[in-house]
Amino acid sequence: MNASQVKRCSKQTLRRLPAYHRLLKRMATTGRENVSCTRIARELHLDPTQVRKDLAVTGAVGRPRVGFRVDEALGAIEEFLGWNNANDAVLVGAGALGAALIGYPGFARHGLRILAAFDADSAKVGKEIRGCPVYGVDRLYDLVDRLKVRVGVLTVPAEAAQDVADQMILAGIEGIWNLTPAWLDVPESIVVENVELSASLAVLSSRLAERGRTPR
Amino acid sequence: MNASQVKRCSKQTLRRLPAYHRLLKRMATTGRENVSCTRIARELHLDPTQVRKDLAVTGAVGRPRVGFRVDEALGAIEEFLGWNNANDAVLVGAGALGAALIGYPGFARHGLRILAAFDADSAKVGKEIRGCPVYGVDRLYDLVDRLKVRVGVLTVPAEAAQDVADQMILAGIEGIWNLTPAWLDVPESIVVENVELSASLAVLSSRLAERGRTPR
DNA sequence: TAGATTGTTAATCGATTAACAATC
DNA sequence: TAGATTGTTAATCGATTAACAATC
Repeated sequence: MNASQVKRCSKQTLRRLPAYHRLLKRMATTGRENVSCTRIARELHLDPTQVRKDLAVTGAVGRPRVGFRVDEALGAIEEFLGWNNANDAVLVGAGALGAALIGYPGFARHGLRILAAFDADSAKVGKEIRGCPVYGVDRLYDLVDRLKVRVGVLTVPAEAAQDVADQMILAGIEGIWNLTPAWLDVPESIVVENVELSASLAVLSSRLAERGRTPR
Repeated sequence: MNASQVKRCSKQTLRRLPAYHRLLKRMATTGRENVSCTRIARELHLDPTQVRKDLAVTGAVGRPRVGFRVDEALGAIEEFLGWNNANDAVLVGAGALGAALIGYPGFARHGLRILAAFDADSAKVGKEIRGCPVYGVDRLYDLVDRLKVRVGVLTVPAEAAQDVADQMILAGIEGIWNLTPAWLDVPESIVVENVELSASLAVLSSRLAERGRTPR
């Protein structure tokens, strides 16, 4: 299975794969060589058939009675998720959230290499955030175009989100990881993935309210 | 409609409601008084019937031919999402991501008031992050119990996540907003909402790979 | 009035779960 | 061998979308 044979798979499957990877990684460190879907499902409170189908999309194959080789499954997931050949990215909005993302080493291992940051605040321009240079937003087009960057991380204030997204697209960005609460209007060819922290928070609040005020 | 009459509704609906709110808020500032689901759907690229059903769960009622009153719909969404009576919360893990969340004023308006932060790093303890005091993790039980805090925000390194979650639950936390990549093992009565940044990133990478390397 | 829009019931679609033969 | 597990096909479930009568 190589990167050009990417199968269409559901967003839900895509969301579970990193969890399998994390679990398998932990199992690998304990020296475990094989693992069944039954076992993975039990650990993560999922349905075994679902795990089996999810792993199937990555191209991993298991053996009856034995299960999957842990290292093979890990490799298949990494390959499928593109963790072996990271996308170069730029980040616009070097505020607190942007800085936190720049500093997170996990992304480099998970398919995202942030080459440069951009900010409208001239006080930040010219500085570095953990080794990552900060440029003025006016340099965005030039750098994205020159470095052939495909991914843009959007961590600006919500009001500026659409405008910056437009500039990213103009410069040649093909995928936007949108961490602002704004819903972006983009051409169909552009891939947008919204993180929506406030939506996630809404789910938590509602589930808590539903649960009610139980005695403690 | 009051907070005790919380209808069961799908996670997907819950995730769309903040987007409606944001759009309606923008419309309200332009002086618009009424809006149809058709219009909302067009703006957000959704199905009109879906918007209608989503709004229905909040208790908002519209009028044929006219649509919904913008202010009424806004109020209904806020009430339904519990944005009018914020949950008190504590945050554990005052690193870069934790600090970014503490500093984000939007959460206070969206049902989450972070009262205190906790960190294992003694260099941070005793300081303040944008007006929010940082305590040692050993003070967690005491403060959560005394202040009757229901929500815990988890922004510690993945390795510490399960341990800190256990401590939160012991102290009386009922809902955990988990921003670590770890999957938490918690009693059934505890509500966990996972943000899963790396899963979101996986979706973006995969969609890009699928899309292929198109000429630019 | 005519027609846009609501609220609701029915049809479709896709994801999850169950069932089961093949296999090591 | 016996039986746990795979891979796959069928059934179920829930969410989305379509259809349509009611209404202002």
